[in-house]
Amino acid sequence: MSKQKPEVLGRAGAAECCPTLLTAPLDEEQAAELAPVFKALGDPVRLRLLSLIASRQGGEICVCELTPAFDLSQPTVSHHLKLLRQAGLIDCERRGTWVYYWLRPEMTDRLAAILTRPATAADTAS
Amino acid sequence: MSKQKPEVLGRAGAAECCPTLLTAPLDEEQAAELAPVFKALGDPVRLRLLSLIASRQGGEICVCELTPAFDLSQPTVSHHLKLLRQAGLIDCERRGTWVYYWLRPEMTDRLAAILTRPATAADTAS
DNA sequence: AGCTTGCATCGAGAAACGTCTATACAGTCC
DNA sequence: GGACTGTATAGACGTTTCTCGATGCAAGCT
Repeated sequence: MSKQKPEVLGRAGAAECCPTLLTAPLDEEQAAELAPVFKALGDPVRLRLLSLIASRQGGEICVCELTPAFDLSQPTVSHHLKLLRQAGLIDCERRGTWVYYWLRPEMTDRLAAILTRPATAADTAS
Repeated sequence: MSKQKPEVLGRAGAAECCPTLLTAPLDEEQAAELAPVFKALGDPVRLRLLSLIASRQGGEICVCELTPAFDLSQPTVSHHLKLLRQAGLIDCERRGTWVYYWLRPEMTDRLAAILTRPATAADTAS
């Protein structure tokens, strides 16, 4: 008799499908899907890029603002942006001469949910 | 009594000290410190390992249970465990013949906090 | 002591990654 | 149209990563 919980996916709404890394073993498929996203975050340059993009809560930031923020060549920054985009963490749009990037919060929300464990396990119990 | 105490530094509290990737630009030092942790998560094998370890809420799991769960050689699994440990995500202890690993929730909590944004951005705005 | 088992470390080879320069493409302005 | 600016792609090269087999070390057993 397993204690069924009605709808414990409280704040972890995004996690409905993927009960969090921390509570149940991840199957191979989920791991294969998730790993590239974490890998995209596994580089200091990309972390800073994402951070620069995301903290623009207004929404978007122009590449022309991002590139000079790093001691790297323009193609290198462009490459990192591409990886972040392929990971589903950001998206972009060309608008005239410039290209603007913005965060895709669905993905960061999902990661956060996956890394969040039922805070107080005692809370859901009883 | 389902009401939480105010000092629930579960996910919100932790986010206060480390302003989260998503609200303020990360400086180089923070990025350099954080990236290796995400990098450690950026591999499907390590994600599954961490998941296997973490879902043992009781606490620990023996390496002898982890190794056969993968289609990999024993040294390879050992290598991945080492990386997870170096990232601060898990810790281990030898007990007689066997070695046991367990999760370090401080680290996953920290990552979750960093990826969690102030839910309602309008809320923090005055 | 010597054997056996569980796990870590070593060294090597193939693949992936981060960075660069050179170049191509998309728009704008004259 | 032609020149110029902003961004992406291509190709190259050194470094890191993932995996393996071989080996080493620690602990228990006979």
